[in-house]
Amino acid sequence: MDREATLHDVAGKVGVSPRTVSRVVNDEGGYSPETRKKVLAAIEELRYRPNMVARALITKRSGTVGLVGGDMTDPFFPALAEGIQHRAREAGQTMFFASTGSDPDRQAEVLRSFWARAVDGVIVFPALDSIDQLTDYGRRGLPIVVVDDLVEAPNVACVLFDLEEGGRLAARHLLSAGRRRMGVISATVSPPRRRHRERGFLAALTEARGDHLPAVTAEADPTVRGGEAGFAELLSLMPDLDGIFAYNDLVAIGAMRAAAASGRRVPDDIAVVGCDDIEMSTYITPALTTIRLDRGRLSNEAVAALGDLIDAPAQRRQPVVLPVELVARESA
Amino acid sequence: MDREATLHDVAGKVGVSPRTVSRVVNDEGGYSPETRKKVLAAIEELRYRPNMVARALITKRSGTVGLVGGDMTDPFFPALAEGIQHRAREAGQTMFFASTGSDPDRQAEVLRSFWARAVDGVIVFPALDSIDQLTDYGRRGLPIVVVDDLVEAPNVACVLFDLEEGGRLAARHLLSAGRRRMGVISATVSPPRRRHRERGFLAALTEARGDHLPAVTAEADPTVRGGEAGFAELLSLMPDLDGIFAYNDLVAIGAMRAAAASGRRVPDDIAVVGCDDIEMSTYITPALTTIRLDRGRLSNEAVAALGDLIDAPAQRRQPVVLPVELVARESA
DNA sequence: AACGTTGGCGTCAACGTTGACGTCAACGAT
DNA sequence: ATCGTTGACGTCAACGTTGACGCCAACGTT
Repeated sequence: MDREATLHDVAGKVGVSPRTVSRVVNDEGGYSPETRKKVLAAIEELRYRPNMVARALITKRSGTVGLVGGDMTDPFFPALAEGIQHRAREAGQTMFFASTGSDPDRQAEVLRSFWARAVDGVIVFPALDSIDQLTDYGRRGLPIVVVDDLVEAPNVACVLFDLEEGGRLAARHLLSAGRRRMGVISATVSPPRRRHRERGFLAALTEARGDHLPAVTAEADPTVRGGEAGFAELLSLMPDLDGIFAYNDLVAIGAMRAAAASGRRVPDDIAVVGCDDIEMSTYITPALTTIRLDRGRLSNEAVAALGDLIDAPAQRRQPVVLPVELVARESA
Repeated sequence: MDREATLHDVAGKVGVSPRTVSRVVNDEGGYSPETRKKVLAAIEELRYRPNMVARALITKRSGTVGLVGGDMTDPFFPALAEGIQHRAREAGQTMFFASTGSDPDRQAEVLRSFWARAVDGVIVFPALDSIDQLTDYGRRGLPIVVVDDLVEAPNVACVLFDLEEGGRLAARHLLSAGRRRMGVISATVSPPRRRHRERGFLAALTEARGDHLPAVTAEADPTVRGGEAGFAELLSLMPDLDGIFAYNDLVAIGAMRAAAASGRRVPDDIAVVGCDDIEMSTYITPALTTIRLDRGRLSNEAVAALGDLIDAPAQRRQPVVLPVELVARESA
């Protein structure tokens, strides 16, 4: 449990100045091959590791990125976080993680904490009504990648799925299966300005049939339980409902459970389309028809965008919009 | 995008020394109430936030903890990570996260990175054959909480579930349901020394019936796909299998899918018991009978143990063993 | 009146790096 | 012979904070 070796120790051992050791460590050049070899040997022997804290203090770069998520227990999230941490690690970055429960106050706290720890940038799944917060940090110089929302500000880039298209795909699929009495279950944590999937869905309905097609809407938590409640709400608005587009797969699963509990068969009596394509969706019965969001792709794009932002803060960037596809399984 | 305010700036504004401001910030005492008030006002006005990096450099305490997991996409993990990050945040700590895929080299890399960043401690789901690595870091002074394994070393505490009891519960449940021809699916990522659930299961079988009861074992990845493969392997060893105890719920789900695909009914022809009790297990059909591991409890205990270790490194600690229970649903 | 104690500060150095700049010898060009 | 250039270092300060210690006035004690 003896003290960690420092540049100074290595320098002493080799008989050069710490500055030279630092040059070798950082591949800066400005030393002879022999010196380099001796320094490397001493580093090995003393098991020297650069102290990132000291380095961060002076360079203002900590080699860390923050991931600010809503809730890790949403099964959509882990694969994403895994992908992001993977990519970040490849880039030599270590990842901070914190979740906010979509609460802007908690998000503020998290960002403060990350900022005080000199993260090089953050990837954020924004909490409700927190855009000002994000633009503020962007202006103060923090590179931010916002997922699933559009924010215009310095140092802010956006990556999102084309959920409006997702909604359209869902609508067309249900229509082509002969469904005419539709319900949509939205999420309470998703503010109106972010309801692209709902907009797309409704728009496609109107497009196809004029505005004669009835459609009802419910709001619920983005969970299985929420889906059950949402189904009940839809049913009370339209008892002969025959098609549902759910905010995400968990909600869809909840809706299917509630449908089964009420004696209705899926997809015979009611067809259900989800969104996300989480693993579970293939394992339940009936297997869920859903809008697939490619999480690996999102991870890559988010990390890449953050890298760009960190390396060249000045440039303006276009939002990255990722395509979606419908995966037809059994539920619709 | 002007520079962040520092102790110096605040001090200048109030007309005291930075040291005094520091005292106020840290509630050290040694200042008059009026000074305190003025300093606080200046802090507010300048939006001063202590620079954790500088603080960490001198105090050797960064206010961060690391979480080293195997794989976040294992559905058992997220709730745990969420719980841990929640608790850590309550204690004013920020969480680093990295996953290793159970690869000791990646784990080594992760620990190096955390160590260089001066984490105050780590919670580790150990990779295969990585005990030496962990004891080494423990000796070098890093507080470590090891989950699900027993490691004796300075600065290392252990938290685990009573999986041997879990195995026994599963065995008794299957026996009492009249099953006699049993199979166990183990995980490749779980080394022999950590196979408590299998030991408990087999022990309970022998106990109940002497060693007349046949039982076969397969090994697989701890995933749904692995469960499917494991089922096939078991079946090739014992075609008239009627009871399965799976490494975890994902494996159990895989086994059930393979069973269904082979025309067998669950639980009529084959009963399946899983382990973990992930959310999905209640949503699939048939709902999975499983050994429930209380993840919230594990999070709490792990964070608490780490806190103890950080505050009082000297003390020896007993491993914390958490109870498990069997949840009987439809699959067995 | 002299003395210790206490409260309320300030000073200085240190934590381990790196940025900016300086030095000095060797070398090639003129 | 002189000069500029280059390579290979070293020196010093700074990053923002806290630990160790020092100082001085006010106060109570003897």
